[in-house]
Amino acid sequence: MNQQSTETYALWADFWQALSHPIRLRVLEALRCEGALNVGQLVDRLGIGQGHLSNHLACLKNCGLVTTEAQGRYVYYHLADDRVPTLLDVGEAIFRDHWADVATCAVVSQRPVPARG
Amino acid sequence: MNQQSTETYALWADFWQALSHPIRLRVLEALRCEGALNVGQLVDRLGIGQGHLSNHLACLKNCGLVTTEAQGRYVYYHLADDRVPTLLDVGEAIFRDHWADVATCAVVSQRPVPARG
DNA sequence: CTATTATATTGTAATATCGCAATACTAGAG
DNA sequence: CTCTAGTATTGCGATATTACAATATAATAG
Repeated sequence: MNQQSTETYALWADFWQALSHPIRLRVLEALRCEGALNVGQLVDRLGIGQGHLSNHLACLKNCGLVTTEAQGRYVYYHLADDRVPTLLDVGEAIFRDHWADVATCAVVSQRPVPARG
Repeated sequence: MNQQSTETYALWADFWQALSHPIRLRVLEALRCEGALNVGQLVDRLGIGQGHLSNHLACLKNCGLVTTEAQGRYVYYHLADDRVPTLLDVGEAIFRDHWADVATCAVVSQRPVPARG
């Protein structure tokens, strides 16, 4: 990915954004623990609205982090491949060493910093 | 990270968000290629305003992806450790297999999908 | 066919991020 | 001290994302 086009970096940023939401991370962890779950099962585990979850699932699927398998009326989601847990593990390792600093990160600029604690 | 608190997932999401911006990705790639660069050198390479870049650098630093070393009036940035290039490589590998789908991803819901092409 | 269940999509108000300009802070030279 | 160069922070309009409710689509049973 050395010195790619601005366009490519924009797409790559969109890919990472799939990981940048608590609900999407919880979906990935649930799938990692349980293997495969359909939408209704995920709604139960996460306790959020079905339509809302479905939007997040579409995002994860488009970004190649999960795949789906239709079984009758049910659609089962599972992690796309072994690289996904690897990605989560490496990210978590770095995060664990810096979670206190992340808490103070106004992501890019002026989010009123407290707001979280 | 199995079944952590909602609070923890929110912070973890903020960590991933550090990777979710074209400028921040370009900074990481530049540092990977060149080892260490100060702010002025990064301004030259990226062609963006100094204040704007500085905000992005603060984000990367808070999230543990880069560290800094002050030398006189200059502040040199470099990748935090070897896990960072690993993270970028794994993410890029997945991304490369799905970039066409990512392009159609309205991240979570209704971004007017074209807008990019 | 109709009714029912499972999942996906859309509209939009609330909220968060981005990009830029202006300004403040810090270290060194003289 | 003052001056200058390098870096960090702040304010705010523009834009993008999120959460929720409503609605649409798909598959199966009867």
